[in-house]
Amino acid sequence: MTYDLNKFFKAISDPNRVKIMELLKDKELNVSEICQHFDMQQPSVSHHLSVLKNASIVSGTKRGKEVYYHLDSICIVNCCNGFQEQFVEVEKRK
Amino acid sequence: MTYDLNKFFKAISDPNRVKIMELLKDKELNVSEICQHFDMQQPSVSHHLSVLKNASIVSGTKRGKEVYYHLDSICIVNCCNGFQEQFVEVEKRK
DNA sequence: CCCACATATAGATATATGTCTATTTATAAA
DNA sequence: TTTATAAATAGACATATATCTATATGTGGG
Repeated sequence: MTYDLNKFFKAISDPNRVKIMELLKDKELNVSEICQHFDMQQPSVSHHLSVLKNASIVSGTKRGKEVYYHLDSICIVNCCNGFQEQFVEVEKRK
Repeated sequence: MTYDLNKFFKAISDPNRVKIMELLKDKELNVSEICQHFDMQQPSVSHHLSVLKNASIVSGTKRGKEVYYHLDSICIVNCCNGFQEQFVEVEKRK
């Protein structure tokens, strides 16, 4: 799999999206559960989820009426490391 | 030093700014030299430089009439690693 | 089937961002 | 000290993005 770094960084440039990522850190959550942690309306949360999904940062699985989202940590690691490597030799990355 | 991750990611979310970073990878360049690699006008380049500078990604040194910019690779490493660490245990980061 | 609920989509609107031109500021050279 | 050059700043404008409300779509239970 190859990632679009620009999409990735645009996606994580929004604090609300980073907060969603934090919520999904160790557990799957459905949209309603995510909504409970925000003041935004549900469509706004869905919008952010679609941006994250489009950047391959999360993926959603439908189970019954709910869609459960989970974090793709491989994507995070690959994008962050891949970006660094463009600029910094591996030595310096400790 | 502590970095503002949101500022950092907003800064690197623009392809022109990433291109500036690539240009500065192994050498300092002044604003005019950077401009030569773009179709943008000089004030636009200055704007991007100020965004990068504000995120601590580059810094500028005035020498005579010119301002030479260079890349701060420590910032890049710290921000990329710091972000990952919020979501992924070090093990998985290989 | 119909209803209620979960989520996504559409469209409107405000704010943020990137680019431009014009101008200012700083410095070196004549 | 005037002039030319480098870079930054100001302000205008177009595009992108985040949010909202309203509505559509999908799914399970009566």
